[in-house]
Amino acid sequence: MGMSEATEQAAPKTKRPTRAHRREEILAAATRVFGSKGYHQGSLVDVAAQVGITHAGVLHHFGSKDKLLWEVLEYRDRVDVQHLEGKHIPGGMDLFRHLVTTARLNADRRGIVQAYAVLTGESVTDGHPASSWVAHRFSVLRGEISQAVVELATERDVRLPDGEAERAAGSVIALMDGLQLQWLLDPDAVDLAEATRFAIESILTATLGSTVEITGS
Amino acid sequence: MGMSEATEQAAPKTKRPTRAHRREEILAAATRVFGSKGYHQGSLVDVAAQVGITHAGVLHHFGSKDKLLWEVLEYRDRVDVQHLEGKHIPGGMDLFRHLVTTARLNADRRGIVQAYAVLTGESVTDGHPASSWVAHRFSVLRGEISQAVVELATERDVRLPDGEAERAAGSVIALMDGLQLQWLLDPDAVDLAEATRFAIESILTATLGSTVEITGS
DNA sequence: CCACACTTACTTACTGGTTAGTAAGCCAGT
DNA sequence: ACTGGCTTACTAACCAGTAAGTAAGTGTGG
Repeated sequence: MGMSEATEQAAPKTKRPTRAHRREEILAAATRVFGSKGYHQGSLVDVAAQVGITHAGVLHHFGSKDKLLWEVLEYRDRVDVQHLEGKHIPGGMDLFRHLVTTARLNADRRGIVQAYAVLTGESVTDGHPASSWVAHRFSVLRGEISQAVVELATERDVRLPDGEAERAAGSVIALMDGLQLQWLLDPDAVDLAEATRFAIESILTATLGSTVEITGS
Repeated sequence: MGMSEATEQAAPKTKRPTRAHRREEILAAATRVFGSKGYHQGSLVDVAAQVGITHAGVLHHFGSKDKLLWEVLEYRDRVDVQHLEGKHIPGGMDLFRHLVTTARLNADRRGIVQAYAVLTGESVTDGHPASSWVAHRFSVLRGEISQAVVELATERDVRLPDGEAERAAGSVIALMDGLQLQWLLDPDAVDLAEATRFAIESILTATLGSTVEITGS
């Protein structure tokens, strides 16, 4: 086996970072900045300083602050599912296991949770550039989760009242977002993973009419 | 709201609005502005314009933008409980009835819900002036709600596992906050009152081990 | 193997805008 | 006459975005 496992351009000392690499650096920095200061309050100068360039350099790569935000949001999505081997969001009980696992991982990724919470909160302001992204994201998640609920109900021969799966899905999402908020403000008061597991189990148990347990993944 | 220049509380001789009245006007305006634009993005000029004065006039009354925010938060608390005759937060099942009632009322008070959501989200940014207020608020709410859970459990002779009441309380709060967010971004996708009732019932049912129904108030 | 053309990744400098906060003065009402 | 409520005028800071220039690469033809 060779000792060079790097897939990058090999031997020559890269004086200049590649475009792709630099963009990733900036995205990571922007995630930190928007997470810790918010979108409006976090400036391009802040972002640029973190990668050692000027704010005009950031604009060279991303065109505008709005576009940078968009890419940050997509970047978060990529990071969010990168621990899944299958790269595919699972269904049925596996989906809920995945949600709890994500919560457990998130407890060690404060920055990204904070960015998500801040941007989601900010997005309900008038004309915010992230609002449609967040709304769309909620909509997709509600669809996926409610389908998983239907799957579980079918498995257990439970007939759900009309709209019950959607209500449960919305509740699960709300739960996770709300718990993250409380955890961010007081990490000692809330055990993110445990609280998430408890709450999702509660929703599922009440919805399906029989005890549901989410076993460790 | 719209009590205009007819401000005679006892003495009808005042043409100029009283200090207290003017401050209330500004607080209401600030709630709207911070709600629709956020704290950082919402400016004193915006607030001042809504009451027909300049931003320096606002500073005359409140000293600084931070102090204005603090008073806005307290103002919200006052509005929030003003529909309670007893002015006292109830316990046991009445507490949960109150929460659902509040959700139903909130569906017609978008502005105040938005202000709360925006400020709560913003508050997790570093050094935000509202963060301690929000953290304290969460802490108080968790205490009140978990006590109500304990009361219900005692009523029904249910022995709760350690920390279960607190977990349930945190879940209920998370639920309400998260649902508000989804509702703000897409009011048609979520029925705020109905979803809140459903979700709280689910948590209580799962926690107490027997069906819980929250009847109309 | 090198020279020239071109591209990339920035920087510096600036524009036009917005911000919170301050200071001083005007004026109505008591 | 004096106080409280406000305005006008200003400051100093900060912002996103643009323009133009520069240095360091890359590709290509000879």
